[in-house]
Amino acid sequence: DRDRQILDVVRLLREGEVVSYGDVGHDAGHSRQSRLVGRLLSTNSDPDLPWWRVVTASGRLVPGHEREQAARLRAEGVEVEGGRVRVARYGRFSRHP
DNA sequence: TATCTGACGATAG
DNA sequence: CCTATCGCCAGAT
Repeated sequence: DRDRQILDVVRLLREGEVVSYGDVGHDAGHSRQSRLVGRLLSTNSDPDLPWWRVVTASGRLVPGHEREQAARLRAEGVEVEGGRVRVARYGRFSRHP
């Protein structure tokens, strides 16, 4: 269903890849569902789901999870500064598409 | 059915 | 760059 499609898109994100909630919704075939994407991630219980690779459209980290998220992203080569993603290796925030 | 809420997004100032 | 607003849409109450 819809929820599964969205979570599957998140599962496909690879190391160093950072995209926005809106991107995930778009790629899953649900263009205006950024809020749904956020809700699914917030309630998700799968420990293997790479939720830290999803940020806001402006590169802001997830409210309330900045520390944890920044640590996970830096561990895979993503540059985080001032609570936002500067440069990712792949995806929406990469400087080398 | 009516309202409120929120891991959102775009835009104006 | 930041805040204020407004649009959006599914869930919860």
